[in-house]
Amino acid sequence: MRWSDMHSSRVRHIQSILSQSKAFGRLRTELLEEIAGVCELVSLKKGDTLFRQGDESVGFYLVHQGAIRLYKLSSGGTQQILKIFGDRESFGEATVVSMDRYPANASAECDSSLVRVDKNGIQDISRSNEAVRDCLSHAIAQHLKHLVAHLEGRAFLSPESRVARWILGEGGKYDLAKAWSFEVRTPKRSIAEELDMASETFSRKLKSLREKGLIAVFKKRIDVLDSDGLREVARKER
Amino acid sequence: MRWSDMHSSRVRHIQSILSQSKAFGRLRTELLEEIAGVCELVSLKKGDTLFRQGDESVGFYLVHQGAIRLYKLSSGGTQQILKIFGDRESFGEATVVSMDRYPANASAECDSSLVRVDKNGIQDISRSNEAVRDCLSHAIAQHLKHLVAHLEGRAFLSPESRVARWILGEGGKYDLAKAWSFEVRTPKRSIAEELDMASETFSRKLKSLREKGLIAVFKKRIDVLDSDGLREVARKER
DNA sequence: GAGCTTCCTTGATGTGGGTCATGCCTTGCG
DNA sequence: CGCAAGGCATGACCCACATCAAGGAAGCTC
Repeated sequence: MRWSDMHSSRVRHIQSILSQSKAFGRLRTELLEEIAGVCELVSLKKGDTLFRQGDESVGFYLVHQGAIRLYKLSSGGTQQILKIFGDRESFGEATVVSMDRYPANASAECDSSLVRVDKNGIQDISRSNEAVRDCLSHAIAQHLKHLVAHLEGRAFLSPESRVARWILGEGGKYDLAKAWSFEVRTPKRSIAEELDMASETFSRKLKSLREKGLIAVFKKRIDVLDSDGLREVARKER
Repeated sequence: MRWSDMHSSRVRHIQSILSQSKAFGRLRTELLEEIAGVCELVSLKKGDTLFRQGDESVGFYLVHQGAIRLYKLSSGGTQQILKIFGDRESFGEATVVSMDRYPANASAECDSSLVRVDKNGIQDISRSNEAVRDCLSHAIAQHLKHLVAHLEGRAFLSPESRVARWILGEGGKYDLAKAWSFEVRTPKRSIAEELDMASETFSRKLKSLREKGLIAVFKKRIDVLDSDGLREVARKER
């Protein structure tokens, strides 16, 4: 296989990933191809660090498959999760548009494959192309909105509501049904972390939901018995 | 006085306000004049609402004099302050660049005068001018950073550290000196809210800093006596 | 200047959830 | 099979902060 073939197949592959992206999927094919030209594929093993807060930006990232945890670390070592990005989501756009350093840490929750969009490359493209700029701006605005919502959740909702919300979100796909069940794949302690409470508290809140007859828990399986009641709890403020 | 005179004096006035802005002050004079052409002056009495979450965006705002509270309201009525913007700061840029609705409420902490930069007007200007776009992007990125820092502060720092940080930030301009003083213009209760604690707690933390000899408080004036000691406290985690 | 209102401070009290400690159950390994 | 290690649940405790309540200082109006 000649180099140009390899090259073009690589570009085509990246282009197809880009085309599925939530933020950039709607761009014209030629544009996607142009962007694909300034991209690289990145593979991470579970636990690998993609970048650290303070690192100089080399571009932004698009999750192809996997999950990336974006989080801040205090000097004492405690971490605060900003968001876990899943398939087709992108992050770090703000660093190509105005910051020069990543403001948080990013690491892989599980084996993941990403596309890195080169900072200088995308800057050049966006300079001359309004549609690309709009996509970047829109993505950044989404991140702003998410952060506000995150803050809101912490401020307004009790731990129990947050747990209820998490359960509802976890089965969002089946939300037609009044009852369903699912299994958690990660250690419960990391779910607790994500919900910003001690793992003991998470345990106790599950218990209290159990005692209210809203859910049943058996090991890693959670059965939702009364999704309406759960929604009720999820609404409750602090 | 002819209309054109009035007009040009108004534009000159707005232009001079723009030129003092943190985000846009560095733009070339001709650009500022062009932007001033799509601006309006807005005066608010203390407590007046500028916009509500969900309102359609008519542009972004620059604080000339005063203070504007940006906050979310829960269905139960409790509010979560995102930030209080003071002189020379601007907010709402994201709504001209990508959102169409304001994501939060804004109201005046005290009598305030603002400049409204018209949404369509600035969009037209920014489309053809990269420097303006850069300013907008930079401003939005600043807001992102602020939100992350806000979240971080809540997660990592004790109330006392947050107060110490606030004091240090409030006098950031004089940070060469070991000691300085400043006056708070807004009610202390709203500062407490911004720092995400009850106003009583804010009082008590000021007291404890006073008792440590780090600051002195007289009415609305706060004297910083030992900025290094204050920095020490600001570092302390939960 | 009397009488409001608003803001701040300080004290008293209560409680949610963090922390520590224990023990069970599972899993893995020799 | 037995032992060690880790994840999870539950109990006991405690403390920082919110909440409630009261008083004082300053500013406003009439």
